[in-house]
Amino acid sequence: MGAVFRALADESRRALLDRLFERKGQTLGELCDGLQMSRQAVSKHLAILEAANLVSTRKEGRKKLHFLNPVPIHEIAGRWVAKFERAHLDALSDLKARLEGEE
Amino acid sequence: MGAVFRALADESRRALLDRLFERKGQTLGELCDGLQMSRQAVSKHLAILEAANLVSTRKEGRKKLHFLNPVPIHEIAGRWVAKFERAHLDALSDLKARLEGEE
DNA sequence: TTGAAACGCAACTAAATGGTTGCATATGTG
DNA sequence: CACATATGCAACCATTTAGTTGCGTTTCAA
Repeated sequence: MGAVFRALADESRRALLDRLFERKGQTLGELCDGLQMSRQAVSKHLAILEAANLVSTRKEGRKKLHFLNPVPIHEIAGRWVAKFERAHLDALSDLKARLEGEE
Repeated sequence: MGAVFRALADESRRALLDRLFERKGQTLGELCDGLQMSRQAVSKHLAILEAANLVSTRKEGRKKLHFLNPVPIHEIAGRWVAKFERAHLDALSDLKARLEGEE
């Protein structure tokens, strides 16, 4: 479990998760595009995310496809947000989103 | 937002959140009890949690009371867990908890 | 089979982090 | 007031971490 939090601690890794949330099944090379870091740096970050089970992978030929796994993130909320608070906070988020014209 | 993830990255700080989740309004001294760290170390951790808005405080005389704020934690889930997945994962968590005899 | 594309492994460096010790400040209490 | 209680601030040290560079391996394609 500690690996999950450590993995989420880095901005670059959170950006990678954002990318995978938007489009699943990307390769290392695709995930590098537009980033400042070297390919090796991105590869290390993905390895950390994979070790934390936040990203799962599948090999296809010489390509390695990456997928976001939402389960560990979902479990974080369950740890410190009381069940009765959950619905309340959801309602607040929805209201906020609607006021901001999102969705 | 980065402060929240950085704050959650440390095991000691997560333990402090656990304590505050169990009993709200504890002082620095109370939060130190039973831990190996020095008081100053705990104080630093609480400052980081407070800066991340994960803990809010209130001064009462020479005492400083600490409270867990669930909002930032709740927002994390919203970032990478799609809305339609939410209900599904909640159901899985509930099932798992019931099978383990919790609650 | 030669070369390019996609990725993995290892050593190194600079910066951030967690923890300690020592001292200072404010607030109650006899 | 004198003293203990509760907390804050600052310097310092050991470890971890993010990033780089360099080289090796596997897969595909002409």
